[in-house]
Amino acid sequence: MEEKGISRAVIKRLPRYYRYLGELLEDGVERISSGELSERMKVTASQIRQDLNNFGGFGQQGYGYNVRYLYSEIGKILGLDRVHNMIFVGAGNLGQALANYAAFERSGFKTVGIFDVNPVLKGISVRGIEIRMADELPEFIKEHHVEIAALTLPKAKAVEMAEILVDNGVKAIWNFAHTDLNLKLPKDVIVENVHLSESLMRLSYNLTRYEAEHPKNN
Amino acid sequence: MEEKGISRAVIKRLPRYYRYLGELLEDGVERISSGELSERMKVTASQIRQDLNNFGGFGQQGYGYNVRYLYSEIGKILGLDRVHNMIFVGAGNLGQALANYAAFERSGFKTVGIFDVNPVLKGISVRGIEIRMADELPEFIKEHHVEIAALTLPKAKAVEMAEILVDNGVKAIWNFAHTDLNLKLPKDVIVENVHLSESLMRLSYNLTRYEAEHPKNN
DNA sequence: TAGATTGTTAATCGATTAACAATC
DNA sequence: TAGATTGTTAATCGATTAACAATC
Repeated sequence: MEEKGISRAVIKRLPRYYRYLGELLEDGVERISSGELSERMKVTASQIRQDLNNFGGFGQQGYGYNVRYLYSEIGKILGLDRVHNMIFVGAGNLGQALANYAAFERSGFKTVGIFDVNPVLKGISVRGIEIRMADELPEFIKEHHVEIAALTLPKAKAVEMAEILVDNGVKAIWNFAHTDLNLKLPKDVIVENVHLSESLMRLSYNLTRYEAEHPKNN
Repeated sequence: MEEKGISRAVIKRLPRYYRYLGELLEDGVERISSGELSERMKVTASQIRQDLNNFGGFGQQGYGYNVRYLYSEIGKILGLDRVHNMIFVGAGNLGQALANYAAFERSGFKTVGIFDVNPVLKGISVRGIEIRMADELPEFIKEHHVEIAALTLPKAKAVEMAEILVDNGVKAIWNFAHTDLNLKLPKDVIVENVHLSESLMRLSYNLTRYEAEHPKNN
């Protein structure tokens, strides 16, 4: 288990490396040094080398990093080299919008189902996938080997739903509800919280500071 | 300028304090000590006291913190004590979904307009706000004192649009496009990146590590 | 007053950056 | 080989935690 105890800070940066490497690949760039990459990404070259060396030596002295190889290796580390079956639980605006967003599919996150409790939504088709009722979840999860559930529903229902999902075999929850699900589920359930409203509040904080420092005349 | 140089780590935690205090308020809790709050939030009491003291002494020795007062003070720090006019640029699935999501409104983020470049969408109404064409942006921003623009469009158009927005007076961008807008705009433009696909990749990383450590027989 | 709990200083821990020997 | 750039160790910086005097 070489990849043991990688710090959260490093993991948070990995997808960003992956994105930049993907763009370089598209641009036909074959190799890149930590120095060049550091300039593009506005991080230190030292940090890039430290981060990558948590997972092994992907570079070559005097040469740098092969873009295609590094991209592929980081993809493997992130688990993007295989397909993950995903469902959306909560087919309101956000759930439908995300289910409609085909780009996740390209990274291997395959939407196999969409669920809600509201009978009005039953049968409505989102990107060819019809909305099912929540009582079908237990059977569906097992049958379709669902690993990931995106929770796009109000917080009042979130914990209850999450427990059903986990009990039936879902391993990871992508949580959009305004609650810290990780504190309310068994520790071995993987929870990634999104919390859009908190993101908007941080923006608001910075905006408020900025306006305090740059007072307007009108 | 007492609130100078607060660390990013502290600012990131503020909205979470705000959320927990809001829940306590709903539950009718009048006062809370850093110790009790630390237990609920699973952070150290020391961190709570350190964080809050960046902004001033909100507590009282021997008593703790008054929930209503602290909630209100953190709200002010986050700039939630006034209304921010916001527009959505990009009226695809995500843009429409977020514009439809009324909860931001309650925190003072008022959606005053929705824009797109696709004429097919023109005039479609989202929560009573009709979608306008992007060429109306300059006039609209000035007329409606738009402070915040949510960018919910493909990255190919993001920088170009962002520049138009900023040139016409938008102060902050809530960026959902897969690009680091902060690196491509003047430094004084406030950019909050969301990057949902990176969030999903972090989930995938943790899922992959978990499965490597818990091999299945089937 | 005595007990509780803050505000704040000091100690520890972890993450970032710098430096450089190893090596392609 | 000489030059370039990594991998990695050591130094620095910042953030978190512990401790406790101040005070309600």
